[in-house]
Amino acid sequence: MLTIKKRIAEAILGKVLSVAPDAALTAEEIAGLLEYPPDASMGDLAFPCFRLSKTLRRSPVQIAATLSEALTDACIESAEAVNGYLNIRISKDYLALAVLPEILEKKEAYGAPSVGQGRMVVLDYSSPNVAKPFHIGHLGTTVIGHSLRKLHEFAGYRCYGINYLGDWGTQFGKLIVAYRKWGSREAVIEGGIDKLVELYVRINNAIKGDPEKGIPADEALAEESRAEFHKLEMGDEENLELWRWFVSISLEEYEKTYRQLGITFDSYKGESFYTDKMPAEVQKLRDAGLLKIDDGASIVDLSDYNMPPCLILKRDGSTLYPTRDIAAAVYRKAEYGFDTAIYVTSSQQCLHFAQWFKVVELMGYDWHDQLVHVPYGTVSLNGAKLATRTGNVVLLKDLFALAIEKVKGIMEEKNPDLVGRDDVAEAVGVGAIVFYYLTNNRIKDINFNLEDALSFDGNTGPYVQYTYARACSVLEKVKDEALDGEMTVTCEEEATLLKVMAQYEERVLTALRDYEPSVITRFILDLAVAFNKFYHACRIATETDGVKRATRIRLTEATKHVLGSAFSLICLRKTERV
RNA sequence: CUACCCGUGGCACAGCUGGAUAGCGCGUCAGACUCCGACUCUGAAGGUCGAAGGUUCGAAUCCUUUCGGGUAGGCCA
Repeated sequence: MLTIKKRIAEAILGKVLSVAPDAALTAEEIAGLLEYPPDASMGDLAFPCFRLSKTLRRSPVQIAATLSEALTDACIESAEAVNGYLNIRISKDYLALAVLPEILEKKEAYGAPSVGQGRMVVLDYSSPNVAKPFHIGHLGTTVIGHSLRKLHEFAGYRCYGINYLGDWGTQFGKLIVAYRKWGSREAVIEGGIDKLVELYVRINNAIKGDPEKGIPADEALAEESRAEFHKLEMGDEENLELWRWFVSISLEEYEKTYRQLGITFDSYKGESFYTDKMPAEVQKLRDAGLLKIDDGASIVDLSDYNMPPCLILKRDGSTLYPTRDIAAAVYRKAEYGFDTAIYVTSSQQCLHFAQWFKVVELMGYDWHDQLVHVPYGTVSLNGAKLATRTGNVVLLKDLFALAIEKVKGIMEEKNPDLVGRDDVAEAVGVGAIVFYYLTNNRIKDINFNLEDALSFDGNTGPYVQYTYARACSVLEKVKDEALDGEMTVTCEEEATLLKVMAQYEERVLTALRDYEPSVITRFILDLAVAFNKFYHACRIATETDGVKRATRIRLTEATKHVLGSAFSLICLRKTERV
């Protein structure tokens, strides 16, 4: 559609210049003004003439009327002036002879913008905390992050995905103490991450105590944990070994989930990796005179920027969250030379990112404006906050298992002869969850309703995957046939389907601009709807007219390419059969 | 208290670089299988976009105020 808009813009510009030779207007500006009419019956594209009325000193109605006269281009079927709008209808021949062949030629590369050529982007996402449960609260960063990665790759960016594991901090002191006190090698080997989580929860409860039950807080246990973490920091071999073991157990578990989602990372450098890189940045801050001692802690005052101060060092001199993020950013800039660094985290961390981004700027790093925080809304479960303590939490692996089970149940009933059923059930089950999550704007809080997430009716993952399978099924029937070489678009459903596909690149660019995967999800829905309407209105494989049949089969093939391409942008697996 | 985010039909959401009768899904009601996979398709009812001002030829979209909900705010991450 970008090509079409450009052609129409040039035709309009030519017209404008013929009446007003001195009009300061470019084809790009006109293309930017072109919009989609609210109702398809008005046309495919509209040019509002209101803004031109000032420079041309004529009424919009007159301008539209003038422009509509003999506006010609290969892609224009008709141009009609209505209430100050120039409504343009795209030529069916152009759709059949230019758009469709382009999709068939480029296949899944169709619609790929080239804005990322020669550019590099680092994405920081997923980043679970070791030995803490990997639950549906982590779905956002994981799925949005990976989708942004795919979008950038599609646009030609070189990408580097980092899983910034929460693998350092006093929680490991706690875990080590708990392990020695209540755990055992055998129990952890058998129970895996669940056992680690259990130990972690247990020691936290012991430290906090329970006033209601009259159990006092255990300060000694807290002190012991701090001491063990201190030993770990000092390089105590025994503790280090335990730590490595805990990390690897957790990673193994996470990778199972990542595999189901088809997600891989280029790096698992976690917080621990940056511990020795912080002192240099702290020194730099000190040298620049940015550090201020306040109540014993070292802070960077940000009151000039209407923000609370950013804490760099605790009273005891140890580092904090922002310190590590700054050091990590400096390292990544030097190591990867990114043009953009994207951080996908919950919107609860907005202030934190705004603060340390500002500190990086104050430190004089000229790449501070290449740092981008992509926040997403808070996830609650069935209306209540997620909380490990109250048990209102669903692990990602359990959620996926639930969805897969449900799909299997349906398949047993509807398609019992399907080969590779387990694999397909996983693709559809996991896909349902991913699609449900990525349907809405990322910034909105989401109440994760299990019933809705596992619903397969309407705008859902199974609906679009079913549509994909249906297209594949038609193509399977005709795969070895020679088709008529001619193509012609004869009905509205065919034309609409092509017009939707022609919008793909624009939608990809919007998704990139806004860091918003849901733009792609919505596009997939639009395309699935258009294809299903086409499918019902037109015979495809059973059509007797040779040219029509060839066109429709190719239309189906094109849909398969574009749908498949868009699926991969939102971590949705392609299902040839369902 | 301060800052940021959200507030669109019964429910859950699109649309928000201002533009023509505000869209989709679920649910409700009424239809379509001698037809390539009915997890599909067609149609109906239902909202004036939290509220009030303002800017504009034109506002769900921009500005101000206000109400409701959420999040964050020094030694956790």
